Amino acid sequence: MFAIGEASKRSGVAIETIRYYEREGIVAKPARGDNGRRAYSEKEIGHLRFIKRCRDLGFTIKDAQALLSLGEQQDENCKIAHDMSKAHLESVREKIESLRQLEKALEELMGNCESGNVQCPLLESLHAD
Amino acid sequence: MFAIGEASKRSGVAIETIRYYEREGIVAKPARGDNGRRAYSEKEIGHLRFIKRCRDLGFTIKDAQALLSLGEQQDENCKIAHDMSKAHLESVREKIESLRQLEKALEELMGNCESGNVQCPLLESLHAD
DNA sequence: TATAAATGCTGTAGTGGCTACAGGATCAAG
DNA sequence: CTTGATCCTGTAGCCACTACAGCATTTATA
Repeated sequence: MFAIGEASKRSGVAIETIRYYEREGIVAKPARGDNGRRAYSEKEIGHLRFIKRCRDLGFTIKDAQALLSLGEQQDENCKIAHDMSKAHLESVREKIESLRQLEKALEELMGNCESGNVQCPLLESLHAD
Repeated sequence: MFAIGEASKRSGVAIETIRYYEREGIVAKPARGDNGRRAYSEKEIGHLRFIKRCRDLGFTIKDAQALLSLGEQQDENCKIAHDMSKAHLESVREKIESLRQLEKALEELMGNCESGNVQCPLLESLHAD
């Protein structure tokens, strides 16, 4: 069994975040030692790591929980996980696309902006009717 | 002068958001009619629209306020606005890049996942040590 | 003119996913 | 035996809204 600091190191999840996950019921409450301190099993640390990976991939906490609850086995669950990932991938692609448009808009805004102008075309166009 | 609903329509900022901006001191308090209702001038609506545009471009509220306070004139301010936009553009590009990596990681995760497996490789790799 | 629907008001709480304390208790190392 | 590291609970803050509740007033329709 491991103290919360060790669990944090091994899972990559910050200590405060681990306690937050517990408070919110995102992970199960760990056992407590005689001193009242949290004691984590390998398995529980594995769950934290799992959540961390999902979060790093941009899944919501809710999705991460759902994926975790699918366990590691079974065809059916594999399909569900695949579908969730696919949906998520699509939303990632949408985000990329909208950021690309943002990039383009910013580039255009800045392109007009040559020093030596009395009026700033960038600010002007933000102000336009 | 325009009621808040009209100001919302003309600026594109939701009514609740306009009141929120006022509460937070992001925009100045508008005049009030005899009935106690907010009354917006064209100029105030212009400010709301300005903030809206900045937000749509992904600037923070803080940045939007800074840009707004630069006014429309002067070389120096143009340079400041340009620099802020440049910094913001860089952060947009960073976001795009990290989403691209995410996309790639998700694609790889899903690529391994062929139906017919007893174990789901997607879930398995999320669970891996 | 009576009524119904729209619009406005204030105030408060919730969202997601943390992060950052304060103020204390306990533990491990030298 | 002291120092510093780690742990505990509880609460508040972050960002930028969004969503009510519960009421007052205004505008449109019958």
